[in-house]
Amino acid sequence: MKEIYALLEGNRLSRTPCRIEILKALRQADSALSEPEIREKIGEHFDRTTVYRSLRSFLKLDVIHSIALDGGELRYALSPEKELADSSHHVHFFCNDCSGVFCISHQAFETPVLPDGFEATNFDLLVHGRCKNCKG
Amino acid sequence: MKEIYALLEGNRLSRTPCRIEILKALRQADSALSEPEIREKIGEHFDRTTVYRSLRSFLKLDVIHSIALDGGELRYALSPEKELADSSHHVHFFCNDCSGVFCISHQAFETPVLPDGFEATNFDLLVHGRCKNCKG
DNA sequence: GTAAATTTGCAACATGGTTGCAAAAAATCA
DNA sequence: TGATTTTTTGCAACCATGTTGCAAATTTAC
Repeated sequence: MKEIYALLEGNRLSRTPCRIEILKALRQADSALSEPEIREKIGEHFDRTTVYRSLRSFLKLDVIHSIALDGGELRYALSPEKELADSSHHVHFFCNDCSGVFCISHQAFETPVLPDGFEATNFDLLVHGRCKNCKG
Repeated sequence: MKEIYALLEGNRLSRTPCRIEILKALRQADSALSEPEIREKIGEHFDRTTVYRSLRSFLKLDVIHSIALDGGELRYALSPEKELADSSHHVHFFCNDCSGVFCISHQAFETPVLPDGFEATNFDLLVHGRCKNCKG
């Protein structure tokens, strides 16, 4: 609870029930959540609009980040602590069995060679496969 | 034109005006197109629904592929010829200036090491930066 | 050229996300 | 603490992308 207040305070966001609940939900989840999943977890008594607005604020301040899946579906997850991760290389894992999305932010990878003239700033890698839980 | 007929025939898809126009549009484009962009290029006289259904058929048969951008927006592009590309490693480039999306399918890259228990099947890399045309 | 199979257009719907605005709740400050 | 300012909320309405059901039109196969 303390950490969540700190997150909000550190980003100069007022401490509202909806925001607190969203951050709690994302922290408890072991995988990235869609907006409907978030709303389900925090109870239905918050308006869709409010949730989206909260997410947008979080995204802008990089408190959370979103992952776009193949069909365009978005999942949201807490951003890794700024010091721990390389901000230009993001790795996410999508499990074909359970559809879970896991952040593998601490894993660097070799950057590919690009054709002449292309200038890269950052790299988002989405790995598909089977996760720990589903492999059996 | 011959190639487009061959593409359709090779995938046992009937030769309809809408499908032909979509494939022509995608072949002419130097970057991946959104559905609205496609519809704009092929003229407005095709129904939205029809375009989406054509795209779905193409996707299922891997005639085209889609790329999900950060916000969840989808772009569509012709798939590289099956022989030329490594089907488990896809690289796309998103230009922060012009918002163009370019397929860099021929560029392999080092696959990252994953945490214990994760089993990868394929890798989709989205590189952000500035493209050839926008770099000045 | 005709019959069967496929595709089209339309209308209606679903989902994810945004906007405007008045009411409510936080933060600020005395 | 209470009054004031600022921010956030809920609601209704809206937008965009994509899908479904069904009858009419087009392709294909014979």
